[in-house]
Amino acid sequence: MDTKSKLVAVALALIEAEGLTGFSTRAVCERAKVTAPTLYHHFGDADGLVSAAVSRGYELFLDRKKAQAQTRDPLVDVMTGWDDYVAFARERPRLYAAMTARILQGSRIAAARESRLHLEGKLARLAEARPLAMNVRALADLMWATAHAGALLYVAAAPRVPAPETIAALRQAALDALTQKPMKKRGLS
Amino acid sequence: MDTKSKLVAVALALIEAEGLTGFSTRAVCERAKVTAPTLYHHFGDADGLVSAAVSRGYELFLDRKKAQAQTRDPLVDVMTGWDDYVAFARERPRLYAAMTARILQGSRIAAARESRLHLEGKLARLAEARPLAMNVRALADLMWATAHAGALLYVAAAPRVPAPETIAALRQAALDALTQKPMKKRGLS
DNA sequence: ACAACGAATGTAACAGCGCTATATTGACGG
DNA sequence: CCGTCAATATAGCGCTGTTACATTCGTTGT
Repeated sequence: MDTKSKLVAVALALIEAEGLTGFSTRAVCERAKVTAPTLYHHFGDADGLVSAAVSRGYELFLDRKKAQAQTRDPLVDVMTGWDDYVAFARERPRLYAAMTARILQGSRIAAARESRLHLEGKLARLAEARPLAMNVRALADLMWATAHAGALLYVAAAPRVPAPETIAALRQAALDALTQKPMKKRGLS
Repeated sequence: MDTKSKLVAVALALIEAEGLTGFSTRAVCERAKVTAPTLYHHFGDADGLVSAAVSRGYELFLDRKKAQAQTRDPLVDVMTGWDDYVAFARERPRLYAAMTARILQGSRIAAARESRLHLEGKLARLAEARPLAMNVRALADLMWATAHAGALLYVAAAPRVPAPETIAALRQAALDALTQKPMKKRGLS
C-alpha cells in the first residue's frame, strides 16, 4: 500500500481507537513507521490528515448508503437512510464524533458534501412523487438535524441507552415533515 | 476579585472570543497576569479550568432561565425554555460549543446536571396538569435533543441562517411530544 | 511576641506537540 | 550517465501542558 493511504488508514484507526483527543501526528508517524516530513509532504499539516481521515469516514458511510437497495417508495428510502445514519453513529461513535466536530467548525469536507447531495437526491425523488411542505434544502437540514440529535442521544448517554420512544419521536418528526402537505398550516404554540 | 474567579472569568472570555481551539493555559495565565503554578494550584490541570469555565457558562444559562417569569401554563413555560435554549446558543455560539463538546466526552458538569433538573422540574409540573405520553426523563432527552439540533443548525450554518420552517418543524416535534396523549399510538412508518 | 505551619504564588525547567530548513535517496527521461 | 524531481530522513525550533523547587505571607498555638 502506498504511503499516503497507509497514513490515512492509520489516522482513521487511531481516531476510532482513541478519539480525536488521542490523535497526534507523532503517534500516526510512529505507527505508520514514517517520519514527520513525509506526513507533512503528503497532507500539509495535521488538520489536513484529519480531514483526509474524516473524508475516508464519509466514504465508508456513503458506500454503505449506496449498497442499500433502492425501493419503489422514495419515502421508505429516506426513512431507511435516517435509521442507517443513527446506526452508523452508534457503531462508530468516535469516528462519527470526529466527522461532526469538523462540520461545526465550518471546515468543508468534499465527501460530506457528497453525502448531503445523496440525501438531497433522495428527497428530490420524493418531491416528484408527492408535493412537500418545504423545499429540499430545508428538508435536508431537518433530516440531518433530527438524525444527528438521535445519534447524539446514543453517544452522549453511552453506555446507557436512551428511551426508545425518544428516538421514535425524533424519527416521527422527520417523517411528519416529509408527509406534511404544503399548504396545511399547523398550530405552532 | 480573588485569583480563582479571575482565572475562570479570563478563561470564559477567551473561549467566547476564540473558541476552545484558541484556549491555552499559557494564554490564560498571561491575560490574568498570573504564573502557571497558581493556575494548577487552583484547578489541577487545563481540563479543570475549562470545566470551571463551562460550569460558569451553565450558571449564566440557569440565571437566565430563573429570571424568566413562570406563567400559569406549564406548557408555555417549557416551550419558552426551548426557544430560550436555542437563543442562548445563537448568542454565544463558541461558549455553547464548549459546553456541549464536554457533554459528548462524558465529562460530568455539576451545573449541567442542575440545568437538567430545572427542565425536569418544569416537565413534572406539566405532568401534574395533564397526562404525558412519555416519562419525564425520556421527555427531557427529547426536549434537549430537538433544541440542541435547532441550535446546531444555526451554529453549523453560520453566517447563513437555516430556513425558519426547519426550526419550526423541530419545535413542533417537541410540542407534539408534550401534547401527545399517553395511549394514542401513532403510526411509525 | 513569635515560631511554625500551610496556602498561595513565583522561578525555571521537562517532555511532548506541530511543524520545517536542510540534506539525502532513488526512480525516471534526456 | 547525468539531471531532475518526488519521496523520505536528520535534526531542530517554538509552543504547549505540566511540575519540582523556592519563596512569600497570613493564621494560629504557645
